[in-house]
Amino acid sequence: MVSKNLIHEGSPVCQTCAQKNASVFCKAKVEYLNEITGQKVSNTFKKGQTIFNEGSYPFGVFCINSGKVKLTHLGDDGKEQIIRLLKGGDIIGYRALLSGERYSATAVALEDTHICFIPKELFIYILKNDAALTFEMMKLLADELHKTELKMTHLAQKPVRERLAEILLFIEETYGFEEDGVTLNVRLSREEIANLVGTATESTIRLLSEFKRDNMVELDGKKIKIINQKKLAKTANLQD
Amino acid sequence: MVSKNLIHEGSPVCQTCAQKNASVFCKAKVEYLNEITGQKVSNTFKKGQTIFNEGSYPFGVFCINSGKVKLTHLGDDGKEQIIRLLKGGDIIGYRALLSGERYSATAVALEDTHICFIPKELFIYILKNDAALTFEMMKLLADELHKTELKMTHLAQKPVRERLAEILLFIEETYGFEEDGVTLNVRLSREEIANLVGTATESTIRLLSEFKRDNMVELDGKKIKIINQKKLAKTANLQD
DNA sequence: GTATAAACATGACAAAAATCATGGCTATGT
DNA sequence: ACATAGCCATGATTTTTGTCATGTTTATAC
Repeated sequence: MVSKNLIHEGSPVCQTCAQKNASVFCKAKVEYLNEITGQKVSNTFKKGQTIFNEGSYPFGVFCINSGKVKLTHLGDDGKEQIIRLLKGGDIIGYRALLSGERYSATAVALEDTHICFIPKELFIYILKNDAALTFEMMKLLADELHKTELKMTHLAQKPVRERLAEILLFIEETYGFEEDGVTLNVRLSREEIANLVGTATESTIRLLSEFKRDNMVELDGKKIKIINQKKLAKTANLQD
Repeated sequence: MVSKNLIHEGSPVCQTCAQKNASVFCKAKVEYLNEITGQKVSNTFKKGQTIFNEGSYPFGVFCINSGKVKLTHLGDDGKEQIIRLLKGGDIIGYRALLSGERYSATAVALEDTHICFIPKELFIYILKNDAALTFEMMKLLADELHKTELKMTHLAQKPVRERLAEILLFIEETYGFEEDGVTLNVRLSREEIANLVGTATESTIRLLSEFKRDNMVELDGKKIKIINQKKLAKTANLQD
């Protein structure tokens, strides 16, 4: 017997999707949700697998059902810059689709991830007919733009130490903690953290050690525990 | 006798606006254009005047008729970061309006600038009724997001020298040249250039002197001439 | 025109961060 | 269990960049 609650068996149904309330996408009218359920393709990506590649053409939009994804740019000298971290309920690949360009970023699964693919034609069709959803998409883009502008300013003005502290808090905000309430609920390599912060891997390692020495974090391999969030926030020197 | 071609006398008419083809805004349906023409308020901002301030509430959207505007963030330590440069045909203030937040940036006129103000209610009303315009807005946001993500990556990965060269080319792309075909068509202080590049003013001054020594630019007060664009592009080390 | 402030320029120095080098640790596959 | 590669860690060093100080030039206001 196949339970419809086991979302990983077969293709999830949008109307009963666990992410329904988290996703812009699933604020579409019921009729369109049905259409999406019918046409979408569900897929599993193993940790490390690429969902789409910078430079290739978008054929649709991806809606993350469960799992974690990083969106990265390849810098001119080949260094990776992580521009977004995503989770269940988030959609990816819409930016390029809307601009009518090739992907400007690469999406890679940070852990085993279930993703639904909605074909371009359907996506555009729904947008053209569902004003409320289009409005939500616009808001999403506006929010994303705002966040990116803030990151830009911080990259330009804040020292690496502050940026690292900020990124740790950002990871917490995005993925939260494990059951223990202190361990960040994601495994990132030091290099990946560096690529979020925009610095050299060694600098990240060194600063993490300092943060540990100053009792702000605890380190256990890729596990990072936030044990003094207040101090970390102060280190980040955030005003907003 | 008042000529309707003298756009600075009274309020310009959208349908005959010189920027009609440059602006997303003016791709709206004719009926809405008429509505905008009726309800908008036209204004002149002198060089240095603030159009709106970070932290205050948006009551509408601004459409630049002529002139130049900088959009800036105030960093946590009070340093200004220029996040966008705008010109005739561009609209500003839409980001906060769509997100339903206060302005996250300050807009200041870089020279005498004519701007039309479209009230929030009208703007939203039109968006809700003109799917094509909403789609254009979405595209605009998507493009802006892309540009900002690129800037972010470059800030994170490129040395100041490359970023300055890139910014000079960006200014050229945005505002073009004067009649002589080499002088950048905008007057920016060294500090403003530094705030675009994301570096200290002194570094900008020093590097500009180097660029001059290396025959890439000529400097005459705030006038900057690009005399070797190719070399400048090479210095910028651009791949995209 | 002259005073005054602002912007520009440059040198000296300090701080921050990247790079290079080396060694140990830890996963992964056989 | 063991080899191997990749990741983590740390020290030494260099490079880059920012800061401070000081003088000059250029606008701006009276």
